[in-house]
Amino acid sequence: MPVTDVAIDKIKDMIISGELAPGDRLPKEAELAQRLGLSRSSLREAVKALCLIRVLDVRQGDGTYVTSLEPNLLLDAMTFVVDFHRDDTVLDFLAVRRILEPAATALAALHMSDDDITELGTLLSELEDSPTVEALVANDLQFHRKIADGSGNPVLCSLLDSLSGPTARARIWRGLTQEGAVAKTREQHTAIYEAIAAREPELARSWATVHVAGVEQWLRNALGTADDPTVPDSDDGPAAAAS
Amino acid sequence: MPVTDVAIDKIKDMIISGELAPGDRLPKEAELAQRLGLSRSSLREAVKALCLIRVLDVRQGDGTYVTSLEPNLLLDAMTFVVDFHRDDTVLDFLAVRRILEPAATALAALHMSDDDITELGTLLSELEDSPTVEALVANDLQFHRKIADGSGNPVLCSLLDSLSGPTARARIWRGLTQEGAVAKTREQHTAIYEAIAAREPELARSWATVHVAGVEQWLRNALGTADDPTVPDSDDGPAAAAS
DNA sequence: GGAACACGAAACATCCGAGGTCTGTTGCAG
DNA sequence: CTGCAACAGACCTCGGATGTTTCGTGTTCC
Repeated sequence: MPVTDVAIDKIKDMIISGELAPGDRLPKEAELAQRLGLSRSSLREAVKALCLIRVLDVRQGDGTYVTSLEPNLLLDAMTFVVDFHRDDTVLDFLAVRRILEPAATALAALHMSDDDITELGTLLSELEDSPTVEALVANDLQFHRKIADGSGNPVLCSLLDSLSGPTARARIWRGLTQEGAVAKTREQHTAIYEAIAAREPELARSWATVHVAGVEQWLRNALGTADDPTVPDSDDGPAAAAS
Repeated sequence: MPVTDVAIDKIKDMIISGELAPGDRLPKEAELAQRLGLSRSSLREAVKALCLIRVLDVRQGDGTYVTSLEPNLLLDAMTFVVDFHRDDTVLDFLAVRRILEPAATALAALHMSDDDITELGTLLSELEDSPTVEALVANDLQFHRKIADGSGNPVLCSLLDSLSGPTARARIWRGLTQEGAVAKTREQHTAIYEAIAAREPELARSWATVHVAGVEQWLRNALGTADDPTVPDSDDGPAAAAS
């Protein structure tokens, strides 16, 4: 096994064993390299890899630190991974989301604070009457994020966040091609919000299921009938359009 | 932004755009480095990082290749991430698993082939009457893996695989401390198997829920009552003990 | 006395070039 | 045709030199 991989494992072990706690600073490059018995170049490769998955955080001129290691940070790295699956396996990701989203919505109906529910309602009303597709999708992402956050389970929240990325493109495409999708999305969001506000977990769960299943069903048909199942490129997404 | 991070994005884009297809070989280090406008050292850091999340695969003496990029490979990298959450957030991971596992089991009851169901039964009968805790957990992992695989959704399967890792330790601890856990696990596995064999998705789902919820409930109590909620160290795990 | 500024040490960022090791291939001998 | 050995290509590792950024300190000015 390459020395770099050994170093990755060693550092990983140092963290898991508690020798390095979240927020701790690592020894300087030269020192750590000597201690692990490899060159600085190789050590830097290991550090860079652990950096990509948000385990370490290097600050030039300061030092290298262990991140907070909170679930949202680490699972956030999964977004990077999910990015590689845009077209072919979108349906599989969506199917998983269809399992998690209703469960999260039901949990939110139980655990969300009254203040957060109020904010959720504000989010809905902030959307103008005839929004652009991009604005709608951006609002949609925020809406579902707040619900996932309200589930009280950070792991579930981060996971849903990661899964939402790839489906966002699908939604944009849908909004552009399917008549009435905007209005329907709006109705369903309102229904979900009202179910949560009424503290009705089962009703909330059902609406969430309907909501996600709608996207899934539409996408399944679109991919099944289209000759080219590739989602059209629109690299400057919602953020750019909204500004 | 550091040049290494830029390189990571560039390579990522090359793959997403289709310029580099799964299985393709990258240009040699020196060539790619010049093309991306950085030194070989920095490029190697980028490659190493992409290697950790299973996007690239370097073979000494041969070259650097793009992996198959299949969901199981990429999500497998999440296991690495999950490893950092052994103690404090196990319950959150388990809660997510409690959502996914029943759904996967129900899907398996619908989609699993007859042959696979037969193999599932064989797996159960292979376990001796009074297995060691380690053997039981190993068998348990295989059992659930086969069911997840039978759901027909590779993303779901890989996700469950990643989530099972951290709970395995909890199960071992449980097996060691809770009387009757071994027999109960066995009964529940048999029930799940029979429900799948009978093609009863709802029954299978319920049994799976009961199964996971049992572990969750026990762990919740254990963590709640114990002064020190840390799972005891037993670094030489099932694999070492089984050999 | 307090705040803004300037300086210097510390640490990471980047690059370069040399030697080592492994792998796949090629060519020769049996 | 098969098996072995030598070769070339590609990655692995190292160590040092130089540039950049940040933080802490001491000084100066208000």
